[in-house]
Amino acid sequence: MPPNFLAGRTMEQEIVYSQKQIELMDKALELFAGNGYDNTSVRDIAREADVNIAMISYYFGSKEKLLEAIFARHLTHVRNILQQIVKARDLSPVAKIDKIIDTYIDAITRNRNFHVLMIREQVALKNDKLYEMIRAMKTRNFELMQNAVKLGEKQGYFRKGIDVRMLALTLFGTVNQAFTNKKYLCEVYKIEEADSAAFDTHIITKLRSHLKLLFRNHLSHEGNHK
Amino acid sequence: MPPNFLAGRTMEQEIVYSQKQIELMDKALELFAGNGYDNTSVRDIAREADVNIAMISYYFGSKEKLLEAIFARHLTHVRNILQQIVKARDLSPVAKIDKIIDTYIDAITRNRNFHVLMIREQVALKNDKLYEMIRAMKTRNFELMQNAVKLGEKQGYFRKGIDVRMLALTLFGTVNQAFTNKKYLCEVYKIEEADSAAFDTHIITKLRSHLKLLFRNHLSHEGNHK
DNA sequence: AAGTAAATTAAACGACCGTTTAATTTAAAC
DNA sequence: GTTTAAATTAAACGGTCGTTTAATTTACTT
Repeated sequence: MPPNFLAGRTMEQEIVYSQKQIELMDKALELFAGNGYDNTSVRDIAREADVNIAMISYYFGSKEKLLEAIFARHLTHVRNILQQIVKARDLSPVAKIDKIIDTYIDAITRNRNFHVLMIREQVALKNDKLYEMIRAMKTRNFELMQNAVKLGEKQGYFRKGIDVRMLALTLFGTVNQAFTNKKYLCEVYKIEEADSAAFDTHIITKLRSHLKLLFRNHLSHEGNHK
Repeated sequence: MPPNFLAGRTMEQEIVYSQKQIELMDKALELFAGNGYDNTSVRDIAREADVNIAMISYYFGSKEKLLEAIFARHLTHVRNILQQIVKARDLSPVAKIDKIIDTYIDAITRNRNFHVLMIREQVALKNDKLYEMIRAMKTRNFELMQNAVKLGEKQGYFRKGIDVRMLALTLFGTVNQAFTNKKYLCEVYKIEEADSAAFDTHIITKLRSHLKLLFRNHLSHEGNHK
């Protein structure tokens, strides 16, 4: 008989997982991110996490619900990280934009596997529950950026008429592109692909300053010619 | 016995496909783009293209080689489209950047399915042949942009010290993000997702002008403060 | 019209998939 | 120490996968 907490639960409830379950989720995430959800079998996961195949259904109900559990778990983390930005009320608009850029990159860097999985699976998404989770996160991300830009406009730091929606597309698109093209970028910059620390210090550092300068130029008055 | 042209061939040779084969590739591409490569079975393809399952192996050797054939076919198209940029020698650096942006967006718009497939599968890529094809394309794309930027720098239109590698990441990342988030964007802009024409006129038009302004601000002298 | 190679078919192949079963072991409560 | 529920297991389930076979039809050459 399965453990009781899997029976019926609402969205809001935080689920407490056992050590074994967390280990299972972590191994599964690693495999999902590396090989894709479809290309990872429950047998792969079970082998890697050193549990019986049946435990996946026993713990999570199904392979798909395991994926949902992983998403719910990590999106909670992401939400917590984003709170940093909301708290930073006393920053100037320019500094706030910088912080948004840094925070987003930090969130991915800290949890690379999950973000790679999310970027990869969001294209293929048939699962309504996952789509809803990602949609909520995108909306929150956009609103954070919009608040910062609108404030900057009102206070006269930024020019008027900025298309925040498109600007958000640029931020998330550029960062995602960097992480999904890791292999290619490592080749170009002559970095060992497995060396994530080198990737972060050499390439992601470039990415940070590029985005900050790009946004500053675009948002500032001087940048607004024509 | 299979048709002779599948026996042994070099990279360079252009392959001539029969009408039936092209139809098969087109239907397969449609399904791959819609549901992902792994989620599309050869039975799905055969049913949609109205051929026997065995014809896929008979024509292309395997499902994977069918994917390779689709990539080779469409990447040839992309290469031809990019030639437009090389030919446009008499344009000013600013106009040339605009043309690169437009051409890249045109290439995707004209062949949406293939690009969605490519963006989706490049994350998961195990296949060396496909990776090589995509790598070559990325390098060509980068070089086009680098040539335009370097010329603009030399002629004094652009500021010095522009990180072209990161700028390319921004262009391709932003555009890819727009196309992979079509569903979400259509919700936000209240457009029917199936209405691709509306997506192009309302959202992609915004994307074009956003990117052009963004790049202009970033590349120009005035934009270079700090 | 006969001969021949290409095209097409239905059926079967073995492999792997996610899930479930039923039996057994483990652990905690009394 | 017995009872009881949770945890774990090996095995089997039905289904789908990509590919191959062997037989048949089609189309073209002589």
